[in-house]
Amino acid sequence: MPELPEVEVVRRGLQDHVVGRTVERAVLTGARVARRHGAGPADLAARVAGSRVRAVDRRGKYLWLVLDPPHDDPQALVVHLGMSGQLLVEPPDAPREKHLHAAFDFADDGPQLRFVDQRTFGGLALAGLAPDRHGPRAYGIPEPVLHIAPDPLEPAFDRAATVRRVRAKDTELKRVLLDQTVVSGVGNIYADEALWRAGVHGRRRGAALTGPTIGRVLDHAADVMREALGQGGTSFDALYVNVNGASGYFDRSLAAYGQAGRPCPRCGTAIVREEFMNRSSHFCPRCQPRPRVRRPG
DNA sequence: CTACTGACCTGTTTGC
DNA sequence: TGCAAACAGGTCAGTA
Repeated sequence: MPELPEVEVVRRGLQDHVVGRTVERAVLTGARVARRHGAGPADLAARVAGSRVRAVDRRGKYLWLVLDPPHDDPQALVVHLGMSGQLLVEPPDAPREKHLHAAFDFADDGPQLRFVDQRTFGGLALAGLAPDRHGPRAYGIPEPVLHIAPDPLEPAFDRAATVRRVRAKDTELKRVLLDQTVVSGVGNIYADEALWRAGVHGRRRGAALTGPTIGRVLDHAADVMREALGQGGTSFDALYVNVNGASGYFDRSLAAYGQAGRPCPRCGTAIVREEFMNRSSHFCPRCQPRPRVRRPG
């Protein structure tokens, strides 16, 4: 599932393959892929045509192409991969994918950029760029991304401020880690891994934890995502791939996520899976003791 | 305002 | 064998 490391792998691929090129034509299939673009898919396609790709930027799991339209200010083509979205760079005559939702042709007649998404939780939108309130940024932040907090791997990330925000939350720590307005880029996989590394149970409440403990969890989240990025990301199947269609290898390094019943790499106790927020949580019952007091609900 | 839930999707796996 | 249910989960609209 694309979380920060996987999205960053895609961003780097796009940086290598589309920056400096000019979009000649965009074809969007169906309305759903552009549901976050108010004016609809035809408008998006029309307004992208003729634009030069100046840069590819990212915050958390959001990715955007900074576009230079011929006679207008720069704008952003915002892409979210959702759970199963892929951005692929392929020859224009490559076979059409079953779940192809958008294709971008370039004026140089080189490889196409395609958006493929089996479940269509992801999508595309065109938006204006605004200054980032968290710090200087070359091209600013797209309006639909302004509510997303900095991720732990970017310079604007304020560790102390994030610790304070987590402590101010009257809710469980894992829920806060997944809240993209507090810290972005962390999804279910890296939340479980960070909590395991820190030896903290995700059901402990932010307000009940010490600042140093929360800081440790955040540091582990940054570490594990950095390591995953070094391995090309995590993937369990062909759903997550880089722009060339290749998978990452970090799934071989997971200690907790998806490891139910397997021994904890630190103490040997069997990893437990339980339902949390209508998803799965994985933890070591010995290294990550449950909170002793649980509130009702 | 905050905390929390359900809906959106579809291919694959599991269970009867 | 066949069908249904469970599962994967990021985001946001809507509710309390």
